[in-house]
Amino acid sequence: MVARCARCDARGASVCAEIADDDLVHLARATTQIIRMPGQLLVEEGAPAHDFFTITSGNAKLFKLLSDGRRQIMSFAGPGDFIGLAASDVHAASVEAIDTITACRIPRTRMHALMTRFPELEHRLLREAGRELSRAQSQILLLGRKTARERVASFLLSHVPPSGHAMCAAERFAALPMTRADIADYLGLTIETVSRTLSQLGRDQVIALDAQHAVRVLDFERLQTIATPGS
Amino acid sequence: MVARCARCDARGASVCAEIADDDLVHLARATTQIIRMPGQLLVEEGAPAHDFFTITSGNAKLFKLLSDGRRQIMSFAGPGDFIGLAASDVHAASVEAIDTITACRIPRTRMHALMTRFPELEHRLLREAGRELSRAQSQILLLGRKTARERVASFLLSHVPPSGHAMCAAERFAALPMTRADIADYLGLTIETVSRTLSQLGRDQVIALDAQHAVRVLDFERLQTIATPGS
DNA sequence: CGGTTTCTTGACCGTACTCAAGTTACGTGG
DNA sequence: CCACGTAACTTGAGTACGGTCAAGAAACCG
Repeated sequence: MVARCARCDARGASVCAEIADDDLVHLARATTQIIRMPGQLLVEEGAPAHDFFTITSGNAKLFKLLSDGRRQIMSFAGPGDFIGLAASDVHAASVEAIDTITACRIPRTRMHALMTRFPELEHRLLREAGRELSRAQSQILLLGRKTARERVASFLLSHVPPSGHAMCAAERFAALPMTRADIADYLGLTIETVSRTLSQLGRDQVIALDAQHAVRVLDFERLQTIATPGS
Repeated sequence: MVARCARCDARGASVCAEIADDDLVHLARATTQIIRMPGQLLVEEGAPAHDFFTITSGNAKLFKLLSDGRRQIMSFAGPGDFIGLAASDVHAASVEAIDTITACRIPRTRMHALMTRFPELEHRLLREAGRELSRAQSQILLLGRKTARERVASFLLSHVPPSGHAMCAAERFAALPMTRADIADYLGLTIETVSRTLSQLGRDQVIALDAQHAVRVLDFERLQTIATPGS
């Protein structure tokens, strides 16, 4: 059973990294593995927050709905991401599988026990929460004050993998596994505006639209200037 | 010195409530009191996050700026509110005094030590972070997907103190200590739109504008319907 | 009481949304 | 491997919601 955690690909990138190899048995005993197919829910907004989750493979989206169908995506989550911090007693957002995902479920009570036993785990969770909060505030700035063009540019930048050599800035790629609808619902725009804005950035030679889900950044600095106007 | 924490008005509402009376000396030793006049900064966005703060009196606003002057207010903070969670190594937002505020500063390292000694404190902080995150996600939904009218209604609702008797719903008051400019920057709107929307809600008999900073809710249920359309 | 700041209201404008048509990509079965 | 059907994306035309600019009223303060 320990082996499950020991050879988990996501462990290094996840909060589980705080548990030493020798203690993995405690982690493995507290968790159960679950699978969700594309479109299935992992968590439903408003449901009692009994469990935390760690995504071990695949990608998911966190979102909230208004009852007339308007949707706002809070964030995208991938391997190693911890889910369930945004809750007091009920989950603040729904979580839906984009592709097939595997995740580890851990009851809050078990997590609490683990944190008592391994204080480093709780420290890590607190740091994680701080980073999440910081990210959320950037998104609040984006949604409240940025134009469509600035939003799309910001989004592209956040999806360009950090390059080892900052100097060879010329060509970078951004993989966009999600659909235009997901991007729109993440940026508080419509599908049409996202599409138009990407096309415009293409015409301006800032990016190249190699394929629907693959963008090549031609002018990284200009993209930064567009994303964060002025500075 | 202990007395400072012992008779702190904000203690009951703050994370400090997790420290038992007998242990207050450890808390008092780690903290220093500071004062900020209206308009002064308590925290500057991007500055190294050396300290946490707890507001003991007065009100403050957390915000981020774009370099061309556009401002987005993240939240308002009052007595008992904990400041500094939204940071990894640097503060994610600036904090500015609205009226005169007093606050307790506690270095991160001292806080860390306290958490190790009083695990309940860390649990509380984690819960606090979860609630903050949940609030941030509601704001993301508001900014990304709600209309001006829905935003203003949501804002008013969140500023109506929870009534003891839910049934006597008829008349409730909302105090709005902040300016229209602050409301606008919080809701991702302009001053003019906030003003117009409040006037409109007044004409619709949903609220009554008693004074510039005092709103009386005439029709609570309708305000809820406007704030969360459909449901 | 005068000066300043805050707020309200009006007229006009522009960005992003809506509606609609057409195109491209993709999966399935023939 | 291609034909077909569906889903995803792009593009265009027209619209509307909220922003901008401007003037005037109300509140605040020394």
